[in-house]
Amino acid sequence: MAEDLIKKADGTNFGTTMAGNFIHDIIDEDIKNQKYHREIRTRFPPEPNGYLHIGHCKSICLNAGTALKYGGVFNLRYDDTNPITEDEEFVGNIEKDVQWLGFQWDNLLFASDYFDKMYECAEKLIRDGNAYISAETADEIKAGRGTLTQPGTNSPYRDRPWEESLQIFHDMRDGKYADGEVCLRAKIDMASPNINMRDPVIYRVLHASHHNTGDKWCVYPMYDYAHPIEDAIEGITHSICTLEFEDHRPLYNWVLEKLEWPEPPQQIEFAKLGLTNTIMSKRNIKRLVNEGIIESWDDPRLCTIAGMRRRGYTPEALRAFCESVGVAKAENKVDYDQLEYFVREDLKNKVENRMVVLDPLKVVIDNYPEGKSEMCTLENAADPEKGTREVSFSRELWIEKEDFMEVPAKKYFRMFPGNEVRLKGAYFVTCTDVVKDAEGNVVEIHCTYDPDTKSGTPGADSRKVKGTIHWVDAATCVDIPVRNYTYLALPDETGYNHFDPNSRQDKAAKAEPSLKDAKAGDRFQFFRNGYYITDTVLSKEGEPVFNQTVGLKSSYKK
RNA sequence: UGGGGUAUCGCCAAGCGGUAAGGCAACGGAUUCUGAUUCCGUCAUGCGAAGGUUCGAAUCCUUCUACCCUAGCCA
Repeated sequence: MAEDLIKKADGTNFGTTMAGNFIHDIIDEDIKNQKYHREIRTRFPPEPNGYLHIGHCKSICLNAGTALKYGGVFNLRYDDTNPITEDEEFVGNIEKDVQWLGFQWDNLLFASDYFDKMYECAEKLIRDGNAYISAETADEIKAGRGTLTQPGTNSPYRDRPWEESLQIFHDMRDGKYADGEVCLRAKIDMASPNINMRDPVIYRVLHASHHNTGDKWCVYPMYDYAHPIEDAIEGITHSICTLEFEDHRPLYNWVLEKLEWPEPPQQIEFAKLGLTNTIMSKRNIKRLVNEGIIESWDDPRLCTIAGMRRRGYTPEALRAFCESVGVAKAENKVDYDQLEYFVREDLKNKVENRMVVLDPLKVVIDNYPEGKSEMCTLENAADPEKGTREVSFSRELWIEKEDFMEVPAKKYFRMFPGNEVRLKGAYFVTCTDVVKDAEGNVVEIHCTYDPDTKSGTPGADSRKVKGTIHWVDAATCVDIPVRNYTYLALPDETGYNHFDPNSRQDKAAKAEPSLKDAKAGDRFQFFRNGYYITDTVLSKEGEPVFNQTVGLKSSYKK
């Protein structure tokens, strides 16, 4: 790995120390036994048929982190053996996401660049009597495969002379057959209890143009056959994949054994990441996009890398999260809270604070002179070293609706009639009166302030007050558009997950003037009761829209 | 139903025959110009179940049970 990345790895998370990494135990053992006469090599092999998500992030951390830990090599390889599902659009975005996450590959590769080699290997298999051309239909192959409990039956083409198979294989490549007319099958064992070993199809005829090889090929290798060869060509030592490929491992090994590949790579499986309250599978994300439920793959509610980037999550936070969840073989569903914790943890001292009133309620300070205005000093972040800023204060303000209760609940210590509270960075203020509309809703609050209690002045703390609330000066504040997303995703009647249609609400919030100049990608923490992750300025059309954090909870308990 | 996996606190997850790490969540308490942050503290006589071996078992043996994957010319 690159020198600078190793330096960066010092002190930050790059997947080198994932909890309970049993894979590293295997590698340690292999190194001890000198199993490989080359350095440790891993790869991340996405199929370019969608965007990367947090689950891929775990895999990248694992693979890249492993290479980093052992001073080995990490390849980014597109597993592009199926031209009909893949698209150029995804290729560039995958690279962008991997880099954004902070990883650098040693080699950027395409499985499709190995098509010639794969074809030659198939010829060898045929010549050695380990593969044959079948002219069965897909249905016939399916029928002959047997079931979970019943063995399959041999294909009528199983014992055809290898010369004949080879000739047809060449004719396949030369376009003399239509899709599905013939295929190449590995000759293994139709009675194997492992269905993957019942003469799997390893090459198919497919007249489709490929994003990389164009129209050069009309035969394409199947995953089970192609993948071990891809790994072997690159000298991968440890081919790390997810649990559902466990049953394919015997086939993976069979291919390399029949090809007589020296020091073949080994496949190791781990459990993919499960996360609560979100849609993770490509299939379902695709469905959300196709059905117009969300606008695109970078929708901030999604756990795609692009979506989370837009949401304001940082690479550091995502890496730290992935390290924290560990690597194991048990099915898992990690609490979304755990992800948010690492985001908060990373962001809390990185971003500046701003006062924003999301749900405004007017406050008039009756004993504050009309027309007067003064400046108050506030810190920019939890860390005072980050500097201060000035905000204006005057007779009329906005506060958060939930920071006032006409009839206070037990243990409520924000504003209510007769109660004195601190306005963050400004004065002590006491509610004296409430104005209601015809329906009895509180629409305005009247207060008096104590001129001797201004923050930062002597005596400002002469008496204690239990509540401090945020506010914004009505005279100078700006309206900002806020989009409130929640990550709520519940199973619907059909068994799919979907986003709650009510989960997105736009509102005009009142903010400090400084937020008027916010740009897309800027991150802030909004002063607020309860706790928060952070709030990001989203933008697609150049017009800033503030993202109200999901998972926002009020710590106030009744 | 065959084969392959997995079962340790609400959620992740260490542990690999010597008497249950850690993180998230939760709950106490201290500090606090936001009920956040920070800081202290609590949180499995128990490791899917039942037997057995052993001075000693989450770890070894036996038998169960539950869940996941698997019958694409997808990856």
